[in-house]
Amino acid sequence: MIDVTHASAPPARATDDSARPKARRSTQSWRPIPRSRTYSYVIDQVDEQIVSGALGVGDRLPPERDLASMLGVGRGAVREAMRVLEAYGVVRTETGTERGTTLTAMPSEALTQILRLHIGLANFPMADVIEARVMLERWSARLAARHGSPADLEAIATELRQMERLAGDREAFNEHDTAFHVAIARASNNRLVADMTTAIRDSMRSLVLDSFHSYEEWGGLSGELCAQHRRVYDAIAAGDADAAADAVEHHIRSAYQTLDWGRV
Amino acid sequence: MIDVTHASAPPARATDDSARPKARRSTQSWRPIPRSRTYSYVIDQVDEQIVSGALGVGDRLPPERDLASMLGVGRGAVREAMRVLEAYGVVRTETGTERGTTLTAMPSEALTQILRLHIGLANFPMADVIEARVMLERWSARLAARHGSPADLEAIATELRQMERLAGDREAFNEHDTAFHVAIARASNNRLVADMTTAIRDSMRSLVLDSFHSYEEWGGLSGELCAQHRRVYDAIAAGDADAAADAVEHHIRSAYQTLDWGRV
DNA sequence: ACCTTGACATGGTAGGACCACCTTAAGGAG
DNA sequence: CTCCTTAAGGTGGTCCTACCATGTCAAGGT
Repeated sequence: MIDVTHASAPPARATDDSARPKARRSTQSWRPIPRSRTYSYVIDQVDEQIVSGALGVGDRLPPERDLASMLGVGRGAVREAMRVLEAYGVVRTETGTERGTTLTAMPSEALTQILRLHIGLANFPMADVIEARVMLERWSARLAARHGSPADLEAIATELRQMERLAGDREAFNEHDTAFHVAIARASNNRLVADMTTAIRDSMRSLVLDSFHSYEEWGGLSGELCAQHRRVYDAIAAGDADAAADAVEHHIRSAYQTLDWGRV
Repeated sequence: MIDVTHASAPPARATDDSARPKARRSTQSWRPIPRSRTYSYVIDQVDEQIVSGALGVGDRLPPERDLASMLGVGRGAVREAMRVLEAYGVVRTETGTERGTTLTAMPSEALTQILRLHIGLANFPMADVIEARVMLERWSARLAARHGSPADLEAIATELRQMERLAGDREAFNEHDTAFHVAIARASNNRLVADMTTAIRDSMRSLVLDSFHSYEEWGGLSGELCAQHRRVYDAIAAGDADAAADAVEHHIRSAYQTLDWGRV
């Protein structure tokens, strides 16, 4: 009765023990059923290899077929695991040159995707997103003003200059606008905050661009935005954390009102 | 030469146009290869159905086989898309009762998973995580003090009482500790901030529990933690936003130092 | 009216068979 | 000997078929 068809002994699923990392069977209400599926078993194995140090960023995972036979699972399970790990920004799988699945560490891409999806699906009210952005960028600007290295400042300044130079091209402007905020986030010297900041700004990229395109008086808007950005940069360069935080908050809220995102 | 074997006209991949939502071929460095894979085509289709309003939270997607034949792709592609959407917290697929894949909106679960994975993989320095937590929870506490409804306050108070009552059980204590912070986040009335707060606190759950277990003088620690939590609650209940923010920051930093997470 | 039971639906999994693309090495042309 | 051409192999991408496990639901008997 117990799976006689397979002589090759499938993973056996560890008898439901240690299968799921989060047991949590305490006072909380019952978890539905954490029935491990095979692909999560594969994920756990890969995870273990990484945590144990056997695999590091940049290393290549074994080919899907090998991994499947090594773990005693089907290739489909391995592929599903790869898709999930890819969605989480843990691996990147490429075909063609440098083919194979390589370990990466790109949490910001994954965060961006999640936020973009859920914002698009209207699972987050836009007002909440704006508020979160204010929080994150205030913090980023504050840290950047305090800990930003000269190289960080230069990166921010470069984006600012590009923005001013390409003010005519809405799309290019938007790119450098995004890059400007991302540069500030990077200057904060806190990768998690930077990644979250990047994710939120990045997930609104297309929304911002749409607003840019549907805005009549582009010349005035872009000039005003440049001025606001410059005020932010000046405060950061001067090391004035409070002024930087206030300037960036004013910039975000002002843009929010001007572009009329209440309806989105 | 062009896929003669399939008379049934595979998705045709939209000639690489509009396949990927993020074109971004401006001044940024070249994207490696945005080669759409079939599963992302499936994701786009589902996404479109949701955005257009044809599908809403709680609805069931067609069975995998039907979806595959409707889209003219293989079942494997559909399954990979489902795994990714599941990883993003957009759908949940269950076997057994109420079987099928249903639309959900659980961004916080997805965020938690991502953060947990990348923290476990040491892609984020613990100091950065702590700093981000301080930022988020200061904000949450501030908003909770200002906008928290009586029901929100009661939820926070309940967790506080449970924590004090079950102080002997490290695991139960940790559960209610987590729930306490989550309740504050929910009281902030900002879903995105709440979800990020929840994700970070939740992703550290097992780390916190380990620290609890390896800490010798549990009695003193739990008492101190309860006192700190109570100060946070009192400030929120009193509507004193600044005091609440300071209290929660002091609590987090103090716990961080006491449990010696510098090494993690 | 109440079980029993079997058909059906649906996700989970394995395995096989291709394809497209790239790398590599073998082998012939100069 | 060098260089180009070409064949073989590796690897992910995709589809298909078959089967299993588990649940629903209706037909039928008790």
